[in-house]
Amino acid sequence: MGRVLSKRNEKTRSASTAQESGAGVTMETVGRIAGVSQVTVSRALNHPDKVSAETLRKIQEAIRLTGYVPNLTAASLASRRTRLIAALVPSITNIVYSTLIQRFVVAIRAAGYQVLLSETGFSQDEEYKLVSALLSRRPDGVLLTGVHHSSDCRRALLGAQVPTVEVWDITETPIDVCVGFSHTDAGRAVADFVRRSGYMNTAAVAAGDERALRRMAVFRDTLLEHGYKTIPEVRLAGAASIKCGRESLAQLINDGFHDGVIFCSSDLLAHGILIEAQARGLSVPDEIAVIGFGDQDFAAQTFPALTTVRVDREKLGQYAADAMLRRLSGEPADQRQIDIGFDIIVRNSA
Amino acid sequence: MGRVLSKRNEKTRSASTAQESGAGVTMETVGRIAGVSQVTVSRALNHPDKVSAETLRKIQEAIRLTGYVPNLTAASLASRRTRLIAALVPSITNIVYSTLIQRFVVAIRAAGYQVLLSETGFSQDEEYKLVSALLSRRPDGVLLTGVHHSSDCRRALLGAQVPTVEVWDITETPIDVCVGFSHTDAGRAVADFVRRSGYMNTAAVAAGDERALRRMAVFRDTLLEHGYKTIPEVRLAGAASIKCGRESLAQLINDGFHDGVIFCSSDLLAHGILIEAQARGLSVPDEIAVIGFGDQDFAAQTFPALTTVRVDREKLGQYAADAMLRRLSGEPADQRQIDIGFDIIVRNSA
DNA sequence: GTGAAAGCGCTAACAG
DNA sequence: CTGTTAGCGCTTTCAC
Repeated sequence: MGRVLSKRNEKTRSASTAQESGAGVTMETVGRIAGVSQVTVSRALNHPDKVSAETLRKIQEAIRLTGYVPNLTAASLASRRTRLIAALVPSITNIVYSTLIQRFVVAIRAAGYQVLLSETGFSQDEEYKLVSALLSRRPDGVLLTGVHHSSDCRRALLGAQVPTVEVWDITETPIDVCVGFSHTDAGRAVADFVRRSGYMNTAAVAAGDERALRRMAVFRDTLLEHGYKTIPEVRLAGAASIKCGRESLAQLINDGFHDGVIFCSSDLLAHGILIEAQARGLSVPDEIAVIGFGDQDFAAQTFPALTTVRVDREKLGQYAADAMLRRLSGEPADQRQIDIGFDIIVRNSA
Repeated sequence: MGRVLSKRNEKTRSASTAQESGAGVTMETVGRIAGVSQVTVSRALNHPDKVSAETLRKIQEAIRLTGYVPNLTAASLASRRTRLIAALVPSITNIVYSTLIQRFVVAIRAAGYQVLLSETGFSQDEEYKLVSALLSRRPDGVLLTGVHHSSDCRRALLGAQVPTVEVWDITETPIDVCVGFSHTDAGRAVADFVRRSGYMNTAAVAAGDERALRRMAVFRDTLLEHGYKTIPEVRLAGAASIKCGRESLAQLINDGFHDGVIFCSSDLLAHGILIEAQARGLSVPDEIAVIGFGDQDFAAQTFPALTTVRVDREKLGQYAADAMLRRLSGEPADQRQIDIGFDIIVRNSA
């Protein structure tokens, strides 16, 4: 088994002879110690079944001895697969997105991929910048939030020919595949619930993401169609919070709103309204009724418990991962639109 | 400017002639179109000041034309710098960690690095597995939560000789640098506050992370030293939540606790206790007083507003990023321990 | 089952 | 200012 070492090997040899610990150890080093070539080490790691048991043992021993850590950067370059999935969410501090991501990551990691997570801050501009930057890492797939992106962003993704999954919303024209639910349907469903429940006064509070505004618009239009009079709206810039919720109720009351139901774009906002109502000694749902959105963990725990719209975020994460994995394994995107629906959960706040 | 194309170039040429859009375009392609060599394209991108204005223009034009996207995988391999920072947090859905990360990421990105975020689920084992996997990506730096890690984990990090910053806690013996505050001091400070406020009955509720338990233990021991009798404790497995908080109060009351103050390991738990007290018609802070931990956004918004321990998570994230950047730029870790302290914020719940 | 050769796309000296 | 040369550490044929 005469081994011919190239100049490169020579260099590696002297370096590793000097210090054989962790950093600087390559497959070459491991191979030399195990008495095999570098390629065989690569095989032992990637296709252990194609290496004899004895060789495998020697290699594992050498790896242990040297503290060898594979270099995925080199592997990625050579194989043209990074095993990296880029994921973009509007905000990582918003639990609504992070639970989805959590589920997504678990499923994706199980398949041997790592997730490169970034937040767009609800900005399409920022989203595009991130996509550009991330594509430089040559991710094997991209996860996007929502179906509204800048045309530059769409073009970049299409040009990169990278499997792309859009979550949280559905559209007839996804970049690749989308998994979500219809925000239009959701707004209408809440309006119908409000009508059936016999509320005559209604108001809406929405934090400024596009999907929330769409729900609110449909909610309003549906009620107007059914003869409701003006429906006061509060639109919040930035992220939703309990504080915003409290302030919104204060504002609505100030504007003369009373004895009605308020549809919020998130449970957090609804919770804030509940707290403000409590602070003002208003009884819920008799004087002020509240409907949230999302059915977060705490929704069943507030007092009174929150009536809200449940979106199964875990399911969303899982389905998104499934869709991604399907695309990653080369399956064509036959089903380009996956609707996971939503449910109105009636508790005690409305 | 006679250009000699190697076999490799030949191949690239034919490929790109066939389809000049986005994927498959390399610096070689761009260079050929701009009439310069591949290296010059590299320079134009990395050191534009070392390239003539005219050449730069031609290259930019070629980049636009081809939709060239740099390949950072190749750049990383060649330069031995990935511009990737690995960050490990116990949970991404816990806002306490995500706000810190948010700040950290902003500062780190501004310096041209990307963050590879993973969650350990509060498990040292999982942490080690992640560190192993992540080191394969050759991150330029690693951010860890807490200062307690498995010895394997420590060894791997030390062996990889990668700048490491530990946040949320401090110790005399960090892997590299640590940024945080003393949980021991915090537990003692709350105990002192409770004594000074004249509460005679106290209890503690903690979710099961090691730091929370440490705070609770010191809180209890300090009070015992000062003649307090037994202090009921509730230890929760898993993540803290409003639900856990509600259940904890129910359990404490069930065990005979009344007319005293409860120290919680998180604001979420405290909020749950507030809600449960409300549901039971117990007045806060007269019948049940509550102290939280963290001073999250909603702490000032609960009713009554929560007395809690403020930890400046944004500062933590910023300082962690600063420390990381300092190490990244090769500065020695002269100050290995950075204490950002904490404050007790007295509101109305205790 | 194992090895040699040829890159992956880029950066890092070193010339000129 | 620009080009040549030599890798970075690994995977991928293709032989044997």
